[in-house]
Amino acid sequence: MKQSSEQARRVTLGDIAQRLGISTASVSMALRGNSGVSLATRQRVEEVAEELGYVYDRGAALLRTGQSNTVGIVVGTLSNSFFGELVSGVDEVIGEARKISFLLNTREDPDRQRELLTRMREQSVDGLIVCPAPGTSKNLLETVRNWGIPVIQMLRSISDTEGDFVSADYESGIETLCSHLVRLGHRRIAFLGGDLEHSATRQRLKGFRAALTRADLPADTIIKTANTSRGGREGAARLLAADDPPTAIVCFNDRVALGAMASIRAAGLVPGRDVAVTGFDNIDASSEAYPPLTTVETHGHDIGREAGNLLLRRIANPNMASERIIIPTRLIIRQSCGATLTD
Amino acid sequence: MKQSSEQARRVTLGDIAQRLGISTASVSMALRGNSGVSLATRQRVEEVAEELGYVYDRGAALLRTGQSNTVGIVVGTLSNSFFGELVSGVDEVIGEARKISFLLNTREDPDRQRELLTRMREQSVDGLIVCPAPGTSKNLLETVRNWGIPVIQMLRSISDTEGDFVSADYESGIETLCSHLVRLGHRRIAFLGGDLEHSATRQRLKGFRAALTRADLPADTIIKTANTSRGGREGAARLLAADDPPTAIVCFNDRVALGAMASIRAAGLVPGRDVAVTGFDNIDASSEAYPPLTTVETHGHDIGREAGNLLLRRIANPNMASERIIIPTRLIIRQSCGATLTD
DNA sequence: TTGACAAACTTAATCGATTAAGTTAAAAAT
DNA sequence: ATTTTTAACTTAATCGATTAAGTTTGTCAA
Repeated sequence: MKQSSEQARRVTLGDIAQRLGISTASVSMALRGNSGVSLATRQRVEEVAEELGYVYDRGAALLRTGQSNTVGIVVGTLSNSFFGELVSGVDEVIGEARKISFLLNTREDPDRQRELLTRMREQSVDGLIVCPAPGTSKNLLETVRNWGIPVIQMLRSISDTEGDFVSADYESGIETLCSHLVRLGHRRIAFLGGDLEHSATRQRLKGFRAALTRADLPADTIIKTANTSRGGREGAARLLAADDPPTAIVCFNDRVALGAMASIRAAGLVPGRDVAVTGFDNIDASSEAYPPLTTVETHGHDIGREAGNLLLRRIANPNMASERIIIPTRLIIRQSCGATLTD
Repeated sequence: MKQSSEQARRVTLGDIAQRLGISTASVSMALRGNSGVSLATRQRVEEVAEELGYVYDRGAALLRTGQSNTVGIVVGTLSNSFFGELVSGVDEVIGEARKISFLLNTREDPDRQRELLTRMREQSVDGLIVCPAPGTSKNLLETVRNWGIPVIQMLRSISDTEGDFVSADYESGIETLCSHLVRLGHRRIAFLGGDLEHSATRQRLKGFRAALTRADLPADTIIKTANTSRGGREGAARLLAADDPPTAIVCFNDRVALGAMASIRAAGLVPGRDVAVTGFDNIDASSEAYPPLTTVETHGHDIGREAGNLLLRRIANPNMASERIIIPTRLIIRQSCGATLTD
């Protein structure tokens, strides 16, 4: 483990081979644990490797084998803590497979996304997990697959039927949530957030409309704002200023909902008592909010793990049929949607 | 841009050269924009490259040049949204320099961290940004530097004096915050969180003690819990159960503070009125909390950018003197620390 | 008209690990 | 005693881009 401080040339398989008077082929096989070398030789190789401070050169191995043992994770936002959950889930299973991850931030820009995917191709990643930016062209993922790179879509899907896909069940999650609001007696229910046009938005709106239509309620109060707390704040203000404001606001996600609650308070009303608010994702902050936020749990960590596992399967077997894994959600009823509040 | 669907051999510089009847050297120079090729040749090379669907092979280039154009970002948690801020800041400047990032999660485990750093060495990254796990041995970063890999420490620092380092000014941030609490009349002030032993914890405790000592107050009520909302909840419960509970709780970060507020409410008290609570970092959720959380803004995105820029400078000039960049913080006074609350 | 010089190329070595296709020697089978 | 088989190696080609060190051609100055 001694580090020579000289800026010496890198130690290679050849150096070990020379020292032991054997061929580089034997050294390579020994270090990789391949059969074809005696135990004695293997041990001597390992000793000398340690002694000389040998470092495996993955660049060289990549050139020869074409296997980089890296994957790319392509997302649109990093600052939402939900993405942290996803990425840490992916990283867990990918790490167990001795691969490491590039993390790429599209900032929801399809042009940037295209550049980044090209870059991933140049890097010869073994596979990609992509949360496609809105406006991603229909055939982009097909193109990437033609490059020979397996792709898993996460959370958002370009086509409703094709390609590997892992997501939460947004549609039924929202539907269950809205039905709950209807049961509580709400008749004017608005949807807030979802300015980005992608499948995860469409799914939620579909669930929203389904539940309200079934209850013979109008499902046309939809305010499209950014999926941020600021978006929630501004959108809620607009809703409250209407002639006939809604009694319940279904928000795109928890961030939006927290913003909406702040806005309701600023208007002198009490969220949960005067206006019901719901979120989506169940990020940490939602249980700590006051009132605690009714929301739908989506298990970001599990989604990440599933996506990682699916990618590993797809890499191992490029020809298997495509899988679409929809992870069930769970309604979490807290006080932001109508429990009586004491203060 | 047509993709041939055959699983054809990869297109190389040699293919372009052959097609044009020139050498691979010329093609390489042409594509890299080097001098030594005529404009006419360059254009023809670009056309043919496009036509054949040439893809730059970074693995091959890496083997030859030793330049991978990648960096590693090593952190201990991904789920805290503050890390998302940091990473997105780093990614911005690293991306501008046409490099991409590996994201590595130590899970605060020094053994895992060592493995990951070895892996980074095998990948020949151009540099590393590390938020060292607690228990990182004194000489680990020195070892990495001996490998010839530039390292920037972010948020936490192994040595108080050596090595490149970018962080927020935790010490003075907490000190200013505590002085504010003293000015509001608080006399029993507790510290909550900070179970991990690293410099960012020490800095905060130092600021805490300095402010309280200056005011002739005891600075010995320190509850070490995990830096999570759960840690905050449990720690606050213990504090409130004491004979002589504190009137103000200074929390390690916003997550802890949000948990503490939930706990205070569960005890039938009102945070901000009955017990003051403060956070640190100013994550989104803290302004939306109720009552909004008094905290210290640490500009995670800027810290990330500074760290990225410092790394780029260090890579460009390995021998420059080490820099320690401490980014000022800003006290943000909201209602969780004693403004009168109406409900 | 000659030589100097630059521009536009080419040749060939190189980076370090992997692996298909041999080779050798010893053990096992007949 | 001869053949077959196996284990333990070695040889040498290969992956694809880069670049130092030439070579050729053409331009310009003296």
